[in-house]
Amino acid sequence: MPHTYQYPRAALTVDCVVFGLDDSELKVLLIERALDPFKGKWALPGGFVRVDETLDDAARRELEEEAGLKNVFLEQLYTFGELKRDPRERVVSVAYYSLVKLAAHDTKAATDAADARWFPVSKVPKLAFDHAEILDAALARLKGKVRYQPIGFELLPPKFTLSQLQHLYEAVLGTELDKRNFRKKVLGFGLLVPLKETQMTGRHRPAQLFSFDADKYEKLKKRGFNFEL
Amino acid sequence: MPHTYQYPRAALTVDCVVFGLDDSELKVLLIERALDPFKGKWALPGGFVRVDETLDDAARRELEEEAGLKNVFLEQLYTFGELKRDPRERVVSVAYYSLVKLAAHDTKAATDAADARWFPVSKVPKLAFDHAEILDAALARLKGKVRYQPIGFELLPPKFTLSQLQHLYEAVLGTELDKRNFRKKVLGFGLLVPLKETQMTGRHRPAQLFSFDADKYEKLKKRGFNFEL
DNA sequence: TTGACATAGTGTTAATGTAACACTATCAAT
DNA sequence: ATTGATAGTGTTACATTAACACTATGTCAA
Repeated sequence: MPHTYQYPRAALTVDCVVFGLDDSELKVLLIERALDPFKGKWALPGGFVRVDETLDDAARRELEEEAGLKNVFLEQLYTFGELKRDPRERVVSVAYYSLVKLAAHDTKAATDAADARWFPVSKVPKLAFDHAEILDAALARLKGKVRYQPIGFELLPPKFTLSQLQHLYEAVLGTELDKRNFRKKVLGFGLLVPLKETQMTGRHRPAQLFSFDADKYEKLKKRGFNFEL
Repeated sequence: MPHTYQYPRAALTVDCVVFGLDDSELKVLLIERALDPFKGKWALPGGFVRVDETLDDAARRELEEEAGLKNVFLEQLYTFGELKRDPRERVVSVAYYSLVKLAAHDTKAATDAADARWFPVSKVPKLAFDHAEILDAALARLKGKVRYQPIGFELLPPKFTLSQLQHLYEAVLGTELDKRNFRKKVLGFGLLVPLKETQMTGRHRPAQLFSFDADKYEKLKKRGFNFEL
């Protein structure tokens, strides 16, 4: 007869830090809580993990239920397990984070939550629970990550210009980059294939369009290749 | 009345990947399971999290109960939440990792486990549950971490030679380093204070002893200083 | 005492990578 | 034809990294 553990258990939740880029500013997705505790306060989307779903699945499900977001690529961040995180009872939360393009996931309507909105990371309101701490951790991780992995390409349309790509990096890192150095570097990886088309956006010189060579990226990554920006 | 979550809950455990250095080789601490499932198999030390202890506390407690290790500095690694990790029931495990010096924590006697032993990382036996996967993740993280944080100093005695420090790094990274470049780099950080003493170990030239300036390290770290090796 | 051995300690150089810098090109609109 | 707006392009000084070999100082044994 298999032994099972019978003592009181902590509840398990997931929380998602979804960063959004709208070509200029880095934003975070927050929901307004519909229920107590912290009713009416802003918080990260998230909720309880079911016994028959993985953590990743739970995070994806909650994101869809509370903010209408689907097909988001989530990455695990950290697990928060302090005793008094939740005033109701002991709750351990596995935090996830992600970076999406805002145009595609425009301010979706909330379903479980009272409201869901994108806030510029520089202007987030006071958050429920320990969510401010989680957000800080996610931001630090994102900045670190973006420097050595070409995370940005998935956020852009299949065809994009180097300027778009650069703006994306600038928004995430919160700094300005030198155009020539940036182009030299990213082209040097050999992962961008120039297309025959150009993009005309307004009354100025059209820009060369590129696409991202995902296959080549996967191969190089397996060999431990280093894509440090 | 506060709402509490009443659905069936996953069990929460912690698992610890403790790496040990004995001046030459990198080892891992494993325990032999005393109970089913996987009775008699080798596994990472770990166990259930109690409702009234944090994750960090649980990891520390289990390490002491199962392997007699105390005062280990643990860092959270990743949380593993696949559905069939444990054949008994749904178990989510928060993994921790650490690096200790072996001399100080010599093969302690096990209490909860049948046995506890250090295995060279190149010779670990087949492990219970998904612990092989956890170990791989920890090893990758350790290698990444050691390159940009002076993690090694806590593992050495308060007074140590540069050769000792270099051997430590070589063992963790699994590569050889150039002596002169290594010395130049680590001394360049200004975190090592040369002592007036030397160390005499055998029939050869005595080596200069250093100590680690922890205060200075903390200050520089706060300013976002980069200690990349 | 002297020679063998074992580890400590020490600088230079070539190659590479990074960061700073300004001007020309091409389109649309007027 | 001029203006406005963004695209696109090289060079150089500087910093970092990687490769490389010899001398110094102690013990021990002959």
